[in-house]
Amino acid sequence: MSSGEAMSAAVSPSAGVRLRFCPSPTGTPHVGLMRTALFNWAYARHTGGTLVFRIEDTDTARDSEDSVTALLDAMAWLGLDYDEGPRIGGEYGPYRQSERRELHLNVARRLLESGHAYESFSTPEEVEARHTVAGRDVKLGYDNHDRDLSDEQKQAFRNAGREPVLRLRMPSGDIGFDDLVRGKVVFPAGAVPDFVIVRGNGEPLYTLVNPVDDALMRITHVLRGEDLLSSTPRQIALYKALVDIGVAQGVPRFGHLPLVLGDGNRKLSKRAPEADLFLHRERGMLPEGMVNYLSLLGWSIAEDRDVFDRAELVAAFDVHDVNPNPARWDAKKAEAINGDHVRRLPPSDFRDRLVPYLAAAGLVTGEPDERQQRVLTAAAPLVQTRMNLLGEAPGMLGFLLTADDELFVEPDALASLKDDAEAVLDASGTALGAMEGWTTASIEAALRASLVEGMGLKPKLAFGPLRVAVTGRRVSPPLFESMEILGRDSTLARLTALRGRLDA
RNA sequence: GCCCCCAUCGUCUAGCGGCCUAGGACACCGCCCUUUCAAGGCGGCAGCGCGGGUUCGAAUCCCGUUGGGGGUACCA
Repeated sequence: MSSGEAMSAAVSPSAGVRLRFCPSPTGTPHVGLMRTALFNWAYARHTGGTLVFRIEDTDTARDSEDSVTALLDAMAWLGLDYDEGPRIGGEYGPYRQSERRELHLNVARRLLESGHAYESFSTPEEVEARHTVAGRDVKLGYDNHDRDLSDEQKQAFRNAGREPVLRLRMPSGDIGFDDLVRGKVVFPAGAVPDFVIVRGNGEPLYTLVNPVDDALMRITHVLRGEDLLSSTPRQIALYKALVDIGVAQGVPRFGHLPLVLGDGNRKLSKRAPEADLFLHRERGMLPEGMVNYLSLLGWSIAEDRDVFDRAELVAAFDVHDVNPNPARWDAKKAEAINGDHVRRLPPSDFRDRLVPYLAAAGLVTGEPDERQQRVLTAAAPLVQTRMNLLGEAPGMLGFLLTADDELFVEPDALASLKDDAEAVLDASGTALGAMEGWTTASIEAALRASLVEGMGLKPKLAFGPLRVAVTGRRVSPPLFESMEILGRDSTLARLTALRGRLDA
């Protein structure tokens, strides 16, 4: 898809970019998370750079192996391949954070030895008490009190049984950077206190480990959610320390992607159903549709177009074009975009993709038999313009994959029948039983002759009862085509069955 | 409280000083097509939060304001 020569025009300015996607494996993949993955992937592919996939599995309480599998599944489904990471390895492994502990501990030690980090013994209560005494707001956070503790003071704390945390010494000046999507961002000096990088029990924290791994993996561009924007000054400070001790070669560029909002202007909650990527898959979102819609959250490909494929995304995507304002998840639009992709599928491809959804509903076997295959091939084109979500297939095609005597006639379909239904059914049965051949065109001709011309009915009224008899519904795929697929015997049997119900 | 980010139709967005009586898409409403429903075609409704500047000229630049959001942990 992205052959070298096709991409080369866009590559040259930023060749050598290394991006990363580094989720922690907690729970089921969130659409916001996957949007972040998508943008990292798209930018990597656009620039001809490298996408590193790293699993941040250091929170043993919340992490699970199932979640790792789910993440891999999600990326594969969306078609987001990575160049370095778990399972495929790479030059800067291991790519599971839990296996990098020694590296982290080693960096922490060097940070302490070089003076960039220091041991801090203050408890939150003590910090608060000092704020109160000084008449400061207690919400100010850590007051950098332990920066210059003497060896004697530290020893005294240790003797009292205290375990120090390690804090990074924040530089004194303002910290600013040029955000890839927001431009210049400056945090005033003193806005960020010295933060903890290693716990009292010796466990390194995310605040240390994430930038250290980025540095070690030579990441050049960090594209992540806006929720991490305010942690950037801390990371930059840490990075500078890492450069100083020779762990990092430079500070990466940062780009903060707009948040994905749910209802009520809040970040789309992990528990919201529409946040669950796999739920969308179960409902019948196509990966093509999901990729397309996800990329529309904060980005656009052109002034007058919003349906495109993966290759077009890669060719056009640039972080600099990402819009900084938050985007709201719009289920209707997602489905509409998906519908466009449904319509774009080659008929046979569309038909094949229907199978899992029909199988889940018990309408076909996982490997459809010959008859089912025949029905699907004939029926798929009838419904391709009628669905946005593949999950609508069972409802639309069920009547074609159900035995005549098991056809469920919906109550409202039954209720829609008028007094002339019996006469229509009788006349249709006669006409269809007597006609030559069995094609959509001949069925239509026979029925029109009998009902429209013969009985003087309006087409709309004439075919209603037949639709109910054959499909069990008021709304269905085109009637004559459906009858052809079903065959004469089934069609007549269904007409007779409904006639029988009306008698009773 | 403090710090940071954001601000164009209901929603997603285009717009990066004159091409804007602001364009597209979703949703919604009509009409056409039509065996139902879709798809498709045509049309409609609807927006630059407010106040100051800068400029010959501002949706576009600056300041303020208001409103939203995020962060402020020995979570990630």
